[in-house]
Amino acid sequence: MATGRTHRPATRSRGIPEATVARLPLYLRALTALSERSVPTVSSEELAAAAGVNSAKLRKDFSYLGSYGTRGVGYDVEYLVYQISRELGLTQDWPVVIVGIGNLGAALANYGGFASRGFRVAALIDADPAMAGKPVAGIPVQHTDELEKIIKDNGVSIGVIATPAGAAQQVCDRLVAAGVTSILNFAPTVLSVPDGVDVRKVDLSIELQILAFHEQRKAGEETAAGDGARPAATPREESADQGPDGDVPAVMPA
Amino acid sequence: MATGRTHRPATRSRGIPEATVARLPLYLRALTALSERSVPTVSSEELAAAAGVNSAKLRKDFSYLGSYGTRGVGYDVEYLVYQISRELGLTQDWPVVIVGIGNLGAALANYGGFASRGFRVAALIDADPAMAGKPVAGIPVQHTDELEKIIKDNGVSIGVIATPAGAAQQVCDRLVAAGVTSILNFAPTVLSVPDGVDVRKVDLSIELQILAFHEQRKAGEETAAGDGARPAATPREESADQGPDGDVPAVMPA
DNA sequence: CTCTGTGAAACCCTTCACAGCG
DNA sequence: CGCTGTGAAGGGTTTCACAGAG
Repeated sequence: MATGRTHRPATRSRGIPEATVARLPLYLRALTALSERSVPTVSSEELAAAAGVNSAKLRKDFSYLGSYGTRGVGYDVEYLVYQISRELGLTQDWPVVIVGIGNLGAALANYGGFASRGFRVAALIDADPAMAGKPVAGIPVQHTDELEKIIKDNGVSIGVIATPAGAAQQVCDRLVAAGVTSILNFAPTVLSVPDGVDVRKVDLSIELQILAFHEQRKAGEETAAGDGARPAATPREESADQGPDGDVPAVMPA
Repeated sequence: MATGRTHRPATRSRGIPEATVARLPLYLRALTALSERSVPTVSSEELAAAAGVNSAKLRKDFSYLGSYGTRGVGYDVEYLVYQISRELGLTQDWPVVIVGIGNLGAALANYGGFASRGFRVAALIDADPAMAGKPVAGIPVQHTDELEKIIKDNGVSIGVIATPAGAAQQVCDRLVAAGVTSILNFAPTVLSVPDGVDVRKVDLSIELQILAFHEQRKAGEETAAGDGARPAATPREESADQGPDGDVPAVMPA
């Protein structure tokens, strides 16, 4: 499903749009911050600003989850945190393995936001025998030979690939064969996976290239249009809507 | 879109859709691989498969760039590599600074794909005085105090933020004030920036949460529907199209 | 006859604007 | 009266399907 689609009414009656799913983590983060400051309720306007989207979008998104707000008041922070967590499946624990413990893999292993909120690094795996046994972020690295056993013993369904591009597809195949059905790929390659397996990719150089495209445009415009002072004298910034958000889903049905 | 918008016809007459821009780097990577294997031409079908999209989409994307193919034959690999590079602004060199040299920042500094293809790490910046002078990936780390000077001396317009969440907005403000107009944000926060500044974010925990959402669905469906064989009896799934692609742009105009 | 380039249809997502609950 | 929830309108993106260049 990834895409779900109109096939059968998909799971139950709620077909949450992918674009909405991609924003739920953003709302959750903003709500968690409010929760920590003991703020009891928020309006769609305030929460939207904190999450970097506009309020209409936020209300529409929440409408897919149900009617969790109170008209004239706003949303109960704690209640929403719970509802969104549940919707995202974060009320359960997801064991994750990271394959490829180079610079990036190690950084990921050390990343705090990882462990928090539902995810637990079950194992670190690397092909280099010299790495075996060495602890990274307090977890001993295991050799690739153990991959299948680790996946099965820990019931891992989510794998993170941080290997060089050349090894990614092979690692991916082994992960999938061992039972992993969701993969977060940091290697700069297109992975092919069977139906039913979701892949999301994070690609640094692609992001930079997209920025370069826009940067180039700006440079071109300067010459063409105005100029003079700073291009952007503007700062108005309406604040709100912004954010990098943008990502539309990407999980593909494979 | 993000940028541009209908304001003025935007730059020139070609308004390349954001979704297309986001895929150009993918095509470029696939083409580069073909180029290295000295493949002279490719059909839309082959190239699409290599990039993980479907051929109709690829042809439509290329149609925004112009008519670079030959009917009955396909596309000339070298020529396309050049055209896409130019369109993305990769024929020029983009100096980039990375701020926050922790685990992640160091991993980014060491990332090869970074240096290649148009980007050059002009400086590494960190707030920790103890880091100053220490070389990371062969580049000595400089203290945050130097930030403005570094940006100006090197003509940097693209900045990468890899600091803890708490420091990100402040670093962002300084980068922007110093002249940076494109930011790639790895810190888990929503940044606010003035008009004219593009921000893209890469957020690990968000990606994982999206995967968890789908993972949860799969688990639920198993119980509910069919079972037996493969859960997905469904999908039309035509194979091809795949890939993580998905990303819709995200650069917002601030 | 093959494979590109592209109108047109179909979809999905966002934005608008307001009915109506509290 | 404020703020949510939501039909309806408006864009943008993807897919279809085919005209037509080579």
